Amino acid sequence: MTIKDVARYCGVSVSTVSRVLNNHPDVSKQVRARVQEAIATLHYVPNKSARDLVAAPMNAIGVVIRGSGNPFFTPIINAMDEEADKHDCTLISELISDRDNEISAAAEFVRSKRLKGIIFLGGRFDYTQDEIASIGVPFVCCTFDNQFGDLDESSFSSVSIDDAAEALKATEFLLEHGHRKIAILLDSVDSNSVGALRYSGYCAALKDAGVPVDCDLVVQTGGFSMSSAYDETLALLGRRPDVSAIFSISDSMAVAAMKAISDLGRRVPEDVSVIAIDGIESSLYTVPTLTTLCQPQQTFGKTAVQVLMGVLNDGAQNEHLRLETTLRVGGTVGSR
Amino acid sequence: MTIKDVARYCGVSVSTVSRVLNNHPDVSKQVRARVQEAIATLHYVPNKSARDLVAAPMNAIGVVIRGSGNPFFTPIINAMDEEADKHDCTLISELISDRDNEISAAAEFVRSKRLKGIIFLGGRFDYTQDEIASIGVPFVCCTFDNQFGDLDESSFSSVSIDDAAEALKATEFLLEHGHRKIAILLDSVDSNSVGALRYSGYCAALKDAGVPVDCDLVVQTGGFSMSSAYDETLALLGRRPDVSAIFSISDSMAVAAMKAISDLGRRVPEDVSVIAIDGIESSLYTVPTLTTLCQPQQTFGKTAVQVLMGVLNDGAQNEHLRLETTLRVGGTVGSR
DNA sequence: ATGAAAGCGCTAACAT
DNA sequence: ATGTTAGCGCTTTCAT
Repeated sequence: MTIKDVARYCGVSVSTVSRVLNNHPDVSKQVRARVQEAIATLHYVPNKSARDLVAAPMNAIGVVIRGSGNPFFTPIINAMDEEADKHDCTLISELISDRDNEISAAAEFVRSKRLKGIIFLGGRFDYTQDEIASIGVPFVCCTFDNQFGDLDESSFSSVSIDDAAEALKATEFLLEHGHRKIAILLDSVDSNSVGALRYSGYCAALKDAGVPVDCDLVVQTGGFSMSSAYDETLALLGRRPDVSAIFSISDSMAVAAMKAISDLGRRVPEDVSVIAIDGIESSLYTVPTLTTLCQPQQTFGKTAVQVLMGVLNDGAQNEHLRLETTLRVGGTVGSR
Repeated sequence: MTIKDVARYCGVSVSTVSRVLNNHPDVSKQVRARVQEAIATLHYVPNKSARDLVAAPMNAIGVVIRGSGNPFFTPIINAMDEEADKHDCTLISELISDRDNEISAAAEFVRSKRLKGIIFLGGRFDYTQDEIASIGVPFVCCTFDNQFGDLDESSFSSVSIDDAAEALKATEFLLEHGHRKIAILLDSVDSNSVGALRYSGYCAALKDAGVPVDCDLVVQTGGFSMSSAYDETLALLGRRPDVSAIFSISDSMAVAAMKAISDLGRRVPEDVSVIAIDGIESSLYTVPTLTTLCQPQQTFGKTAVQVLMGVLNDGAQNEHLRLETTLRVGGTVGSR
């Protein structure tokens, strides 16, 4: 069932069918009606790939998302959608799995949809100048930057927080509340990723306070799953009952940690305090409410699009924006 | 930058380039190397739309997902991926937004990717025979069925739970624990959707127990958001302090309800009991653990693919499978 | 207002 | 082993 079949069916040319398909004006009322009826009865649906190939050079940008289920991304994506609309621009999203390479995914995406630009949501921090060359359009890293790669600053944009500085803030908050035995819950200290950055902030805060880093309190879960965060917190509290506070690099891991603390018969924050970074929706509903440094999720989405549109339409330079978090004081940090 | 450019660049024909692109054997070592080098230096990336158009008639099925951020879907999608692999079949996923029509999205999707079949994850319960005609390939509704539409049973498959029966079970569980003032937290009673189905099970259970349905205890939030569930629970407990238990039609709404209960200075389960249906990961980490009827998420994904493959490859009939939930006894239901 | 024809980028016969 | 050619389904000049 192609456009040809429809054309043949009602005895017109394919161009006529194409015209009614695309709402072009110069088609007689009768013919238009006839074609539309044919389309309906034949259940004809145009082939998007064929359309994309010919490509009305639309105004479209894409977002490549790694980790569909990540609740942290949801508000960001919504904000992107909204902002793209304001710029009369279509935002097309492409989901990739953990094993996919976001660079090649983006390159393919750009070609097949003729995208003007790309936003990455959840990507590596260590791209090389060589590998990004395949992308071919301006791009912006959203919620991360290229701290471990060799990318030229002027060759791309980013919108993110200063992970080390924010982790330092979080740790300082605990220190200010009198905590000294502060554990950190993270994926890995040498992941070339957010874990490493936030770990450095944690270390810096301790150092500033004259507290030595205790390896035993550095809990590496090997990922961001709640189950491993739970297990590792259980283990931590087992071997080190003296821990008085935990800094988790993500909200969801903090939620799992809180459960582990509770399951051991300890209380948050009376026995163990918890602080994190993220500000995902569900961390509002823990009891007590999670104290966390909220990342500006909507602003991330909005700004990422704005920066991209600036480069695309106004010939602006690439830029690297660092947004700040907002401390949300919940009830998970107590004083010592 | 197209395949032609690459061909011209290294003085070969496009077919030769195409051959190395697709790893065809009959290309000399030297030429292959030369082409690969050209591809690398030119940063050439094939156009997926063009490829899809010519279509190696691959073995691919698609899943149309409404609600990217839905944590309930994550394990289901992973299971689908795995199962598709086992059948030497590629699963391609397509995200759609709330305002999109999943039927037309699927129809387009099928055409452009030449899909053999489709799975719907999160769709309407009231399709008409006419509108599904455009899909053109076998499809299966995953986690829902067509209870409010007029679809012929033999024209599609479904894998779901019996929503009314499960809601009845949940409500009965509360009744068995001595509760009589049982509120229900749902999106809407007449949504032509899961809310309506589970509401009917709730009513049936009350009726069986001789407990009249109290309209005041039917809390309609107009959606599935945590924030409205929180607000409405606050309102409920304000106007009806005698409520002793809440049946929430989803885990995430239950989590929000628990927070509302706690914020009012009441305790779960001593003052108010909570039960739900879903079994999402995060409901394992509430304190106390949410008591809920866990839907068989992995089995949903796996079975949906199996059913589709059966229809596709083995000429099996369409079927409508009803899976059962598993009661997970957490700590949110107490006795009266 | 309508049709004919070229071509988007690619793959796959079919030559050679 | 490599090149030539005919489409895939569609949009879009350019005629008429």
